[in-house]
Parts: sequence; structure tokens; C-alpha cells
Amino acid sequence: MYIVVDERDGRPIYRQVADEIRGLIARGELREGAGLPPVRQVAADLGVNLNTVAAAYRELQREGLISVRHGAGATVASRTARGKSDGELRKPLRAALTALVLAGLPRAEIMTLVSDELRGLLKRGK
Amino acid sequence: MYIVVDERDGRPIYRQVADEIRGLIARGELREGAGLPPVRQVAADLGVNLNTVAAAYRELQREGLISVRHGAGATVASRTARGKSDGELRKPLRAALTALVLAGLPRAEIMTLVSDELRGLLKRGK
DNA sequence: TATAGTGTATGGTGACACCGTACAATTTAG
DNA sequence: CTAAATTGTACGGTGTCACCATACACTATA
Repeated sequence: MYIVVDERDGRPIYRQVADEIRGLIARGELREGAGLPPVRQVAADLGVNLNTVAAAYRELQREGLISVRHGAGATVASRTARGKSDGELRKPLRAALTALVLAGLPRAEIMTLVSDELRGLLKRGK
Repeated sequence: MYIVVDERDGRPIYRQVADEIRGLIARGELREGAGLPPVRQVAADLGVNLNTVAAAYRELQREGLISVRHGAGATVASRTARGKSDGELRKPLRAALTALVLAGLPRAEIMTLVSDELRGLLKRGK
């Protein structure tokens, strides 16, 4: 399982890890029932503490994306996250689009960018 | 200048304030040369400390969006933010789109959502 | 039923968000 | 021209939280 974290990202590491795994699940690189690597392995790969990865796993479990069982590992539980309100989904989208607009990108270019990203996310549909 | 912050947002307040003002500038509700309210006034409106708002202003100044002068106020300097790398722009977009996909929204609906948001941002283009 | 593998809990450290207050620069009133 | 008001900045303190090291608890397997 290939994921990357970035020191200068600003967001906490455990959240970056969760985001990376969300992407893997959305893209279908981690299917329902698939097992996730042990927290110690991911931690070693990234050079961080195992608790940091465990925090990411807990966050994903709260969203219903994975199932974590004490002693056994963690597995992908669903490709559908639960419980995010409309506003919680819209706000980050608006912020990202605002940044693009302020960077000077024209509308058409932004739509192309979005389309590209979406294609990458939906390539291997269920 | 109407902005809102949310305790349960997760992001620090000063960053939320900066984001709100970014939106105002992008939408043209704050034009180049327009003056921003004093940090004390914004702080009072939001019920936070003036230094929290000052931190937001500094962040916007670093991006070249506003100009802050000691003793005089802050004014909008440009509608174009500087220096954001391609990855820094793409990563939040990808994260937002991933959340939408995991929420179960179909591609077409996501595109509509994006289009709506973009229209709101570009309505009063200069 | 040990032993290895895996997630969890606990306690400590450092960074940082936020606050209250004092300071410095600019503008404005007189 | 100068004092007062207005505005951003600097400093010190407090609480939260991300991260770590280590010990513990549950599960699977030999």
C-alpha cells in the first residue's frame, strides 16, 4: 500500500494518512474486505509512531470506511462514508475552488482540472 | 463585512477567518483598494481575540491578497494570490472530491455541484 | 497453550492556537 | 504642531493537541 505524507503540509500527519487511505478506497485500489497493513508497518514505512497511524485508522473507522478489530487487523468495511452533512462536504470544495480562482485560473481550466481529478477517482468504479 | 466562524470546524479560527475573506475577495465583494475592517472590530463581531484576526490578516498579506500597514488599516491589494504550487492547489481539490465520491454522489451530480460553486465565485468577476 | 502478531491505553514533550495586556505606528481633532 | 484616538504589533501565559516511547490487551497461529 503506497501512501505519502509531507512534513510541510500543515495538516497533522494522522489526518494525511487517513486522507491517503480514503483516496485508495475511493479509487478502488482497496476493495471492500481487503485488509489494511498493520499500523506498525505503515508507521515504519512513513517513519512515524504507530499511534499516529492508529489515530488515522480510528478516524476512518468513525466514518464507517474500515473495520478495526483489536488483535486482528483492519479491513475495508465500505466504500461509502456515512454521516457527512451537506455543509461539511461543500465547505472544503468551496475553499479549494476559491484557491483556484484566486490563482488566476479561468473557469474552463478549472472545470478541466476537476474533470481530470474525477476521472482518476472513478476509473475503477465498483 | 459579513463572515462566520464555526467552533466545530476543526480548523483554527484564524484560518477560517482568512478563508472567509479569501472568498469575499474572489467573489468581488471586496475589490482592490477596498479597506478591511479593523482587527478589533472583526474580533468583537466574532467574539475572539484581536490577535486571532491579526493572524488571519498576516496570512492574507503573505499571499499578496491584502496590504497591512501598522497604524493605518488593511486594504485589498490584489485579486490574485501568489506562489501556490500546482500540488498545493490540487491536493485540497482532490481531497474535497474524494469526500464527495465516498459520500456516494454520482459523477454528474458532483459536476453540477462544482459548477454551482464556481458560478457563485465568478458572478461578479472584475 | 505458548508465541507471535496486532490494536489500545498511558504518560510525557513540544508546538501552537488563543487570550490578555502593553507597545508602536499612523491618522485625525483641536 | 501636538495630543488624542485609531490601528496594527509584540510579549507572556494557558490550554489543547499532535506526536512519541513504552507498556498493555486481544487475536490468531504453531
